[in-house]
Amino acid sequence: METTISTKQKVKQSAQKLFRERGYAAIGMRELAKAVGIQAPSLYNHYKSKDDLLREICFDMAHRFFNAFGGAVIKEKLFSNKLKEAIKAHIDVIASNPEAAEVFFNEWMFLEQPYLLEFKKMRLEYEMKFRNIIEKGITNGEFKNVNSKLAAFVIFSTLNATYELYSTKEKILQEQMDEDIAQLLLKGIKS
Amino acid sequence: METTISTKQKVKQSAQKLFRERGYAAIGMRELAKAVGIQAPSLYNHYKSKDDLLREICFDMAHRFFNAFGGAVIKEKLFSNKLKEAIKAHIDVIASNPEAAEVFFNEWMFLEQPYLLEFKKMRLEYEMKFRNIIEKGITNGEFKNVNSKLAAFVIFSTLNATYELYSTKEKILQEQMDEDIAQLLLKGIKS
DNA sequence: CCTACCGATCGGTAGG
DNA sequence: CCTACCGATCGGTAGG
Repeated sequence: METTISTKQKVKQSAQKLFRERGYAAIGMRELAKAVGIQAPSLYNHYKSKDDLLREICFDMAHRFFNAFGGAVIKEKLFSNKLKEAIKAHIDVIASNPEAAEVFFNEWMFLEQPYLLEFKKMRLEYEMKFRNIIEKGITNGEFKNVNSKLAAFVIFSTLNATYELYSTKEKILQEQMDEDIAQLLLKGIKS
Repeated sequence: METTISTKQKVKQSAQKLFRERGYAAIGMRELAKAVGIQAPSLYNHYKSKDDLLREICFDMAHRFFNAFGGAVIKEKLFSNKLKEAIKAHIDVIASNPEAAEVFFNEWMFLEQPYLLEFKKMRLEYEMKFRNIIEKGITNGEFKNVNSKLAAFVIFSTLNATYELYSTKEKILQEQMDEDIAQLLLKGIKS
């Protein structure tokens, strides 16, 4: 039993690493099996298919994002603070799972139906939570009268690329980074 | 002669479309050939290999970005204006070639050596041009004393995702968009 | 530009 | 968890 669970986890971790490095389509089940240390057919004792593996990685991450958002937003009253905390929470989820995050962002299109549709629905729902905060913040004057869709786009584009920052030589401190990115997005770079 | 050239262009355009939609690794030469309207082996009259095709798409785009940057920056004196114009020029290159741009951003890792190394070198060089403007703008007081690497990261993350905006139902006007994104990055959303 | 074809590899199954 | 194996498809070449 313990062995089974642990091998399954190893399969998932190896898949995250390989899918991230070279892409879902470019990784074969034989290569994945080799990384785990078993034969290819044995992988099917843990996952029904290659797609099944991808699905677990992607939906796991989706749930992490939703949970982190819920916890972050509830603590604040001002919309600008809600947005700031939601930004930090989002970055933290990525920082804690950089490999899975990269798969989530770059390989989701290989999901098969009906999961592809469900995935897109969840992403839109999550995006709308952010837009909602922005719009309420505009209404009560905390934010400028910006295009909320475009503002959400700028925020997500930035946040969803943060996994890149963990592989760089010029190391950036995590705590500082959260705050700096939030400040850049909220206040820009101009004096 | 005309036929030869036109078929080659058609191969490139079809490749851009298919690589963008489903990824370089997931597209076979037979599927590409079918989209062009020829047999798979005939593709090799135009490109030496699948990788050769990807290389042309990626390096074409690289040159477009460099050229656009040079033209934009030279027109301005203030660093904040240089940055703003460079941002707009970058967005315009993507807007004019959304399919090739998406391949450029998402499929470059399938380039083979030595081209992969050359590609990375060019990207870093381009990124440094932006950082340079930011740092000079900080020195002369046009910008806040931000982390220039992080500021460049926020800018590029946003710009390099703009191809997403052209497939959305909620249509955003191109001219307005350039300016709005530049403003959001320069001044943020906070009142 | 085509037909015919190569060896290699693909995701997955049968059966134990 | 394994060995043995399936039909399908891969990028690419030979030769015309």
